[in-house]
Amino acid sequence: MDEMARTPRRRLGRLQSAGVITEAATELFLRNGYLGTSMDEIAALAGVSKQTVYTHFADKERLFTELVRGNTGPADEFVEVMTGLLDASDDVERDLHDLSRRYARSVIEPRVLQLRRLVIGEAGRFPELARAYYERVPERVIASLAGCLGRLAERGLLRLEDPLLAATHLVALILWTPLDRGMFVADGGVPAAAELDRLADAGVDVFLAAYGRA
Amino acid sequence: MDEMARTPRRRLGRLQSAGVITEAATELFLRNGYLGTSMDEIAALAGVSKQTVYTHFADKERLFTELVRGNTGPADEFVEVMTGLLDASDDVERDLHDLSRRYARSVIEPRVLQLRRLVIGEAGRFPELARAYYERVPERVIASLAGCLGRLAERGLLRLEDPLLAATHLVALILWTPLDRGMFVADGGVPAAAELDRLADAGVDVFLAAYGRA
Amino acid sequence: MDEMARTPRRRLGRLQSAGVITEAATELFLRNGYLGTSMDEIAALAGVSKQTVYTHFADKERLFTELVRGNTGPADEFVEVMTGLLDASDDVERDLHDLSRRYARSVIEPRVLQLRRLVIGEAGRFPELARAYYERVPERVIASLAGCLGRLAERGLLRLEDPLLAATHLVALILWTPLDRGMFVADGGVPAAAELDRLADAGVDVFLAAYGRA
Amino acid sequence: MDEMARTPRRRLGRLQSAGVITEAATELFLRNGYLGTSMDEIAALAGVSKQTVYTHFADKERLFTELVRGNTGPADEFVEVMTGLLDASDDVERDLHDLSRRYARSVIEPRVLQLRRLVIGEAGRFPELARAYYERVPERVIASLAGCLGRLAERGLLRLEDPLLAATHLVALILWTPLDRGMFVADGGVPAAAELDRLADAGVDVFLAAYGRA
DNA sequence: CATGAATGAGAATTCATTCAT
DNA sequence: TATGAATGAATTCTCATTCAT
Repeated sequence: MDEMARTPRRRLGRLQSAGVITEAATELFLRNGYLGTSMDEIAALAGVSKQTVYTHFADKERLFTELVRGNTGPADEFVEVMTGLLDASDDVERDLHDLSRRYARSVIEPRVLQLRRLVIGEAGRFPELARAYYERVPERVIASLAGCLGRLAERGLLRLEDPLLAATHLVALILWTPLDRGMFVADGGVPAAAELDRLADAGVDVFLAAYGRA
Repeated sequence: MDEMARTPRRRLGRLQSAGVITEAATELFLRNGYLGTSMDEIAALAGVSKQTVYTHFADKERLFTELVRGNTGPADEFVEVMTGLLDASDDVERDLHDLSRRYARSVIEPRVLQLRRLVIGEAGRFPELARAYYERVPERVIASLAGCLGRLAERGLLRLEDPLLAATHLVALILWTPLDRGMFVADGGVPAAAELDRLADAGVDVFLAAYGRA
Repeated sequence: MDEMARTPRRRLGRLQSAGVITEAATELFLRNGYLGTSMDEIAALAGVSKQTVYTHFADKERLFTELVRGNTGPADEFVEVMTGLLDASDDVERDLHDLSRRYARSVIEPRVLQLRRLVIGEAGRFPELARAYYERVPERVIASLAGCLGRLAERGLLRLEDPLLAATHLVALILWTPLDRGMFVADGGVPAAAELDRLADAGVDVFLAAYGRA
Repeated sequence: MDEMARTPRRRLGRLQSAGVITEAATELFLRNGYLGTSMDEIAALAGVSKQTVYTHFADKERLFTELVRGNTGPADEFVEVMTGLLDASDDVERDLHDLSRRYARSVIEPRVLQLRRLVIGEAGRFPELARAYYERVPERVIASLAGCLGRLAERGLLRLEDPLLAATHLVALILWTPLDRGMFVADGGVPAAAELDRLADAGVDVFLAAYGRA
């Protein structure tokens, strides 16, 4: 970081600035929040002048919201993985365990947790942004999962009436502990992978007890 | 007009000032966050001079942390209610449903959600405070619930090996939906009581499917 | 939309740019003053890049002064009209009334008033420009008028010793009210033509009472 | 000015700050205009911190308008002098000459001219302020003068039908030259007193030729 | 000639905090 | 204890101008 800030402010290729600024701003917003981050700091970390920041982003709000909106990629990826895995499944128990472990791991990524904390913390200041994030990330994953579960039920591999409710339950059972800790214990470091797996497995077991074929 | 504005709250008793300041600061911090709230605003809303605020609270950080730490009351109350109810229970199914509905309601209280958002949002700036809140509120409720569930299991009313895990699952199943929405959709208004009950009931049903006696 | 916005004025001939910029700058300077107008705004309103503005005008000061100096045309025109009318006059009373009405009308033109306000307001920052404007517009009109009045006196149609003083008096009597209002009441709209005529006539009457032949 | 600025920033008596700030702001606004004056400069010249300026004046606009509105004193004084002189007059010619000379002198005061230039220059940005100034200063003097002239006419000492028009004519005849020059030639220095008297006298002569008893 | 991206200095305003009464 | 006035540092954002293409 110091290195970047120290980079002598020489002209970058014209289109590179936007990328550098985005990176710097993302890092700082995630670490210090919206109000805790100044445009000066962003410019300094990006190694550009303040005005260059304003050339690319009309104002701080715009920079912030564009940034948050541009960071929902991981959810998209996970939805694809999930759909591919479950829709082709012929061993639900095995694949739900597999998926759950992956899901837990992807959600406790520091960046993901930081972003979640950031959006929640700024929900009062940016209500629409928070709502958009909610719809585009957690709600969307659950909706997709509900689709998968519904199709599994149609194939007789699960027993459930309300797929959305079932999906919510599965997510809740898997994520509650690491996510709740991740929200409050910022510097907690990543929980051990083994512990994470154990929690995911236990969650899936409960889910199957309620929704499994048997 | 100036006179009128000055009339109320002129020279409060020494101890009353603290209360007025606390109220004002709580409201503003909950609404606008730590950095989004200025000592000027707090003093103005409290109707005292800025220096009076500093007389009672050494600085802004201290004011903030004292305030957050002093707002964990509802959790204490709920723990008592829960223990009273479950430890004396002879109809686990009925009482878990009852308790769950109450729990869901108590957690979606606007003030509780705002405080949670606030602490999460400031977890980077006040890591110890966030950890303290986490331990004193959600973790503590789950620990107490685990105790209750363990005792019920000893009485043969539930079937479980890891009470803490079971307690976590119950809480997750009950709260996930309203809490997640409550974090992101700040101005969403309170969900309908009926919907909340339905979700709590469904959660308990899943819990019982996994941990119930039968 | 972007395309459409870009379509017009793409690559103007070299000489056309200068005109577009001049128009834009004039409008903005007149409306918002020297410091209140930014080179960005000028470029934007002209539909050219900022650098193109700098290609045509070395800097903001130069642009401003060239612009003001280029806007003294109406005075030139009026001097011609005046000379033509008075030097050929054989009915001084009639022609002075006629001339005065025209003069009043030409001076209360919004653009003329705006320019006058602009130059006066920037007289501190651009003293030479203000002095040049003064000499080239009001002083010059009065000097020309003095010449006309002097020739009328030589022909025995007026009675006066100091033509410059007399010219000043005539102008003062005609213009004082609309010009003073015009300076301060920027958005006052144009006064009714009838009222303007009445004032001009009254001024000429006083002038003739003092300087008329009889 | 340098001396003032250099004064070590030590606490002044509490109520003195406002005065110092007002003085500094007046000087700078008069010299450099509204946009040409920064709050930093004002604070520096006043020898106080920038925030102290904001403690006394909510923002730059407020500071500016309060200042302009508080500078109409000279007009008030002159109205009194005028009324006292003319209402008690039994030698109109003598007293009008006397008054006119005084009037011309009071208006060509550098501060008065600077303020007039300032208000005119900012009429676009502060239309209400300019209108207020116009009504409170030039319009008011003319209205008062009209009253005086009307009373003189009632006493048979003048011959006029429209006192407001006559007052306007008198003012125009007296002030036109010095005021017009004063508007454009900022650094022109004060015209010689003798020249000023000559102009005032000549103006009164024309006025009397039109409105005198004879 | 015209452009888009970049710059450094400086604008108004607000902040947490302290001092004298 | 409570106050009003004061502070210095920091905030977001804008300006006139220049450089590389």
